[in-house]
Amino acid sequence: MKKEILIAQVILDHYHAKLDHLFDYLIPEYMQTLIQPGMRVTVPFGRNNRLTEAFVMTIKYRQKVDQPLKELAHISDDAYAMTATQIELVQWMKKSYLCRYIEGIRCFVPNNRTGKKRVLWVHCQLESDELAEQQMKMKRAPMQQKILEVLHDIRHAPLASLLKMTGASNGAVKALAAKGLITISEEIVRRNPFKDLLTTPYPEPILTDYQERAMLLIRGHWEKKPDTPVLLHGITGSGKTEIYLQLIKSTLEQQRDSILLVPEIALTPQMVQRFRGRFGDQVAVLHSHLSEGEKLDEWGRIHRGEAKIVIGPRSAIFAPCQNLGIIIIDEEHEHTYKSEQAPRYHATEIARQRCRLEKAQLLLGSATPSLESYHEAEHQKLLLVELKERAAGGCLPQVEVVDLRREAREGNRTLFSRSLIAALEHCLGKKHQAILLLNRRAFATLVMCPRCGYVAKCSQCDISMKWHRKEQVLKCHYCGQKESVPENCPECGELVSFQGAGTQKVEEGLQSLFPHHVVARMDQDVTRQKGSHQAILERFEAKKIDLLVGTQMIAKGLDFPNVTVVGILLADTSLNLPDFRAAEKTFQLMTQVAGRAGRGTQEGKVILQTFQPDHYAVHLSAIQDYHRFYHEEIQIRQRFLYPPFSRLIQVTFWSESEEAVAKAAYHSAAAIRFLLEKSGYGEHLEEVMEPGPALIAKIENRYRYTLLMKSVQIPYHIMRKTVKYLLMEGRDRYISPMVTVTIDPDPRFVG
DNA sequence: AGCACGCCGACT
DNA sequence: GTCGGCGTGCTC
Repeated sequence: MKKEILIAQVILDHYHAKLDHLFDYLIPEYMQTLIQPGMRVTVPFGRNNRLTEAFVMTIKYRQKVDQPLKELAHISDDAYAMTATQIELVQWMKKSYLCRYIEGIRCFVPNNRTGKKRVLWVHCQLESDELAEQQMKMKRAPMQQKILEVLHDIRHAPLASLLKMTGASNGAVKALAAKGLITISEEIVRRNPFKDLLTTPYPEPILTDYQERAMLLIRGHWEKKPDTPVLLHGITGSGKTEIYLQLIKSTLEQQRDSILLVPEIALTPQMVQRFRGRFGDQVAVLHSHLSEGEKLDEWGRIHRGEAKIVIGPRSAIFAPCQNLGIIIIDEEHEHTYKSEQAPRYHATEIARQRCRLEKAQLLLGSATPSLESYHEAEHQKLLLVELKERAAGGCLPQVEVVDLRREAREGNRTLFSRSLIAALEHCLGKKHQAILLLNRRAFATLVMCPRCGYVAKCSQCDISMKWHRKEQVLKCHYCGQKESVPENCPECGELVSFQGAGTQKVEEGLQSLFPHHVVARMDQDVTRQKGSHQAILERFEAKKIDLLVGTQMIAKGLDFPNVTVVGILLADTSLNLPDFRAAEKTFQLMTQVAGRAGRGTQEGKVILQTFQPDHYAVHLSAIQDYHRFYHEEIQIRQRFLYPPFSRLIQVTFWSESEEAVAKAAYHSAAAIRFLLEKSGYGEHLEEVMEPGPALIAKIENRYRYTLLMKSVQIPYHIMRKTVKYLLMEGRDRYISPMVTVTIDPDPRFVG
């Protein structure tokens, strides 16, 4: 019988379209018992046989090979191999997100270039007292003597601190080691991302009846249908976190791992604090703000099973748990779960795949579930569990809608309505705190001509410039370009005026209204430095701040019982964005911010200011009626065939040349239609929309065109395949090489 | 990506 | 005559 040949199919650790396929290598005899799919290897590559890192995807057997193959050079000795399910997920990601193999692999595999952190310890070798005394009396160099004396008392110390204590140099220690009087050992220490985190025990509370019932429902459901996910719809303050803690506790009891996703890094510390308070060092955290070393250490702890609970933002969905029991996604509706870079995955989708492959359970939690999820629950694809009462016993805050049109008619053109001022005065009088939301991104300080309507725009990005008062400049928030402020309108010469208000202006306005109280601001400008976000929250919690003004980032997760008033300065901003999810986003934001009020025993009040008090997203969020909102919105989605009644693919074309992008976009659209027609979908070509300039038509001097496809009758995978063909094999025929193309399957922002 | 091959201009 | 510019093409 002929001997079989073992071949490893590998993906090179290089980011290039031409290398995005499997390469075959012979597995040398001695490796055959060691090699496993998922391992990291080194292979000779190219004419020069340059050694290159690669990942083994599959191992195949052949009787003969048609072309001479090279052999694997060696197996990397790290323990960070991908598991079989991870390999399967990489393949699935490539297909679903049209990304490259290596982009998928890099989600799972840590950057190995950073070594481990080592600490040298010095140990005293003088054991018995007699010998020690004898040795001590010997004549010795003064420094070495001093080291011995110090070390004799404390027995051992880290080298660095020993040198500091004695003032000795490394040479003195080395000399003693050479004489055998001391030894030096190496300890690999874990870089601890929790060193600044104060952990206090977080005891188990008694569950409310609603929480108890929810737990029973969830457990009972998973006993019967372990592979159907659960959607936990709980109003703000209903104690969803406690449900997460309980579910993770039972997972832990079964010796299985848990992953808890939170919408953003800024929210991890407070979640981690609670979980570490309950579960201690079994909790690991994974996110991009950790240093490379910290990341690697946490990764290793999870991989080895030392940490069984992982908390983090979307990328934590790739945590190397070996025995996954549950994945929980908090605030499931948040758009931050969608990656905006390749691979453009959605964490919930990855979670579903992982749960399917690893036989784990999936729980989605939200106060305002995404339309897609709730629609699935309505069709029994998810089990809906509701928490309708606040855990602390308080009721939902009362929301007062203030009509800004009327306010203006009656002479108040500021962003502080009379109702809001009255509410704040009342609140501060009782020594309570208040939160004010202003979504600056959509409604910021801009320079405008009151006569001709001219607005200062960035010459590179087609975006209105934002006025920064402190620096006295205009800044573009997309490319960062600065310009001086014109005094007169460049179009008609009229004196310009400053329109709108940013958080900064609100902060100042508030301070002058309440000069004896402390006003603080939290937005991207203030929280850019690491840790400042946390610092502001700590000051707020310690009641050193009375009024907190901020952007969206103050809407999420904050749980301060002393906050009794929440002001939404302008609800309309997100409503007017040209995006089919604008109403949903507005509803979610309003509900969430409102939920910050009255979380303690005192009643909360919300002032919602708007120019459109009759819009359903505004008044339904004011009465906090999710179900009615869902039914209004789902009808609109159905009528216009938006998700969940369709799936979208958005292709964006970028180029310095406007002519080239436009051409590429129109040619691509035509090509896609042609290809679809050839595949027999000629009846439904209207599902490929007309391409056009993107909502932000120019960023950093690059023009953008978008092409949207709405899959209703044409199956999604056919559309995906067609787009993929266009960009791979057909690319040269339809798209100029000057144009960059990005494909976004299931985009979160359309435009 | 990285590297060799290849085909044209200015130099000891 | 050669040195070197970076356009083109290939890598199991």
